[in-house]
Amino acid sequence: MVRVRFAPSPTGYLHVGGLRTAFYNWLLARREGGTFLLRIEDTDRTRLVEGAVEALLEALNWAGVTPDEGAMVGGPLGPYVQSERLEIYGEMAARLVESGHAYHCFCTPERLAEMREQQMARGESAMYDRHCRSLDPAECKRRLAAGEPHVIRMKIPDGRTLTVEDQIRGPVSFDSSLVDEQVLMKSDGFPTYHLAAVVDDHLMEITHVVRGEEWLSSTPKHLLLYEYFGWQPPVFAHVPLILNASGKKLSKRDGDVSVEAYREKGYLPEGLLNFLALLGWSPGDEREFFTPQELAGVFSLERVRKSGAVFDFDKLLHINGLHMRAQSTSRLVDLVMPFFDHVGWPRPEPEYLARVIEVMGERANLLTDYVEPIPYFYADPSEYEAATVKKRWKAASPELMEAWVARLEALEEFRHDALDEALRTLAESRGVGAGQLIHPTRLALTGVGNGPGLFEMMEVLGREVCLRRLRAALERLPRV
RNA sequence: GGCCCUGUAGUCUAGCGGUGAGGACGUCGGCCUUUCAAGCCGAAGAUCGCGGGUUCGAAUCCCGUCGGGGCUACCA
Repeated sequence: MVRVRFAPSPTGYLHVGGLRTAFYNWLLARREGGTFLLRIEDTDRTRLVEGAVEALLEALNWAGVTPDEGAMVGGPLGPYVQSERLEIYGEMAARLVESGHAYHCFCTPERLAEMREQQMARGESAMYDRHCRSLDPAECKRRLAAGEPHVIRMKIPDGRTLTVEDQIRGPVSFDSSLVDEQVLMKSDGFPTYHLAAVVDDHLMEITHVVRGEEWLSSTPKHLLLYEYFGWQPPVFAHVPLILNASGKKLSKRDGDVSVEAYREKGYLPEGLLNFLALLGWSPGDEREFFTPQELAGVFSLERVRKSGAVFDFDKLLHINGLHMRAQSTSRLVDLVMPFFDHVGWPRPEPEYLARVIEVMGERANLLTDYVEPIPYFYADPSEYEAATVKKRWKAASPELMEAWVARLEALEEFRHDALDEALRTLAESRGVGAGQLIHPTRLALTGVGNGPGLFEMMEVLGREVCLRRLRAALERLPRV
């Protein structure tokens, strides 16, 4: 039984890299019929952000990467929020002290800082000097009883080689004498990541730990902790980092990194997920379009790459467009509707929006492409693009448009095929190309020079709107 | 600095001793069309980081070297 987890710290939003990690875990659970669990790692109370857990879950739900068990959804091995598990960590830490694998440390931050400074000055790497490791037990007891601030540190044996059997990278070895004697319990009674994650992964019966590469170097500590507790460690897999354009770990400063930002820009969850999955993983053949369900069938850790991948916004947009074109009109209507609220435009009737979406055809890569870029479907144009006026509104245009208006008034059926025929007939009778009518009409109706097929668009707008806009343009556009 | 990971076109990648180094995004042409997209066709773009070796033959194996990244907290 596969049990995997996503264990973010609630810093306020879900990072796209976090979503990819969560997704890889989710895919593994789906593929194996296992369980995907969400655990909140909020052991740093200096970084608490109000509402962060809700935002995290909201983003996960939007993406469809929903936990089967965990924070907010519950389950048999909770609580799943670390700040609610303090007693457990306290007991576990005490256990390690008792068994001689950890010790109390009373060193002050000042002493630690000074020690580090000296080590650096000597060109050594900064590591705890084990000062309190050999403290007299009686003295330790006395200082504890006196309520002196302290932490609990783990002991690291000398001269051992600790090897992580990473599913993606193969065996990775570390020399134990280079591993620092990490703090396990902070002086405020909260555990550090290392203790909490190991304890929880064991207690929550996690079988595979799939996390970002930034954790690879602390894995030897985790391995040691499993050993001290006498527990079986899970399988580890460290996925490569997502990089910015300059090759560094993608962060806030590089633009949009929150899942919420992509949602607001009009990306589809399956588009984002498809793109993210391909960032570091490939199926081995040349397919690139996948729904989340399809990915669950083919994803494997063995095919995850080892090196970091640069986040390519252009490719994300392209893949999202692929998914846009795979959606039904009715689903698009539901998904697009909220975006009218975002820009403060009144919502159109669902039937009308459906027709707009159909007329737009393959022209949208984002949900928002059905809103902001095509205001003319929802309101008369307030101005006319200067370059297009210059290019398409010729000296003969007003007179041609007047004839066209007259023809439209008389047209029995305001349908695209009839409109098409009427326009071409008129053009022919005037001895001009159809473009002489088409382009000025588009300009008059939309204020811009491009867009969906003119006749289909006119049918959607309807006779009344078309005539009104044509007449307005005749008044507002130049007559030479 | 130390430890660890990593290195195929601008970007994402396939490759796993014998290929014209394949695909995708982007770029540039063409077709289609009333425009813009989409689609289709085509082009440019990679001394497979570099240097040695092993081999009849190396992107693929070995050694070295350089570059990039991560970690190095009472943060995760």
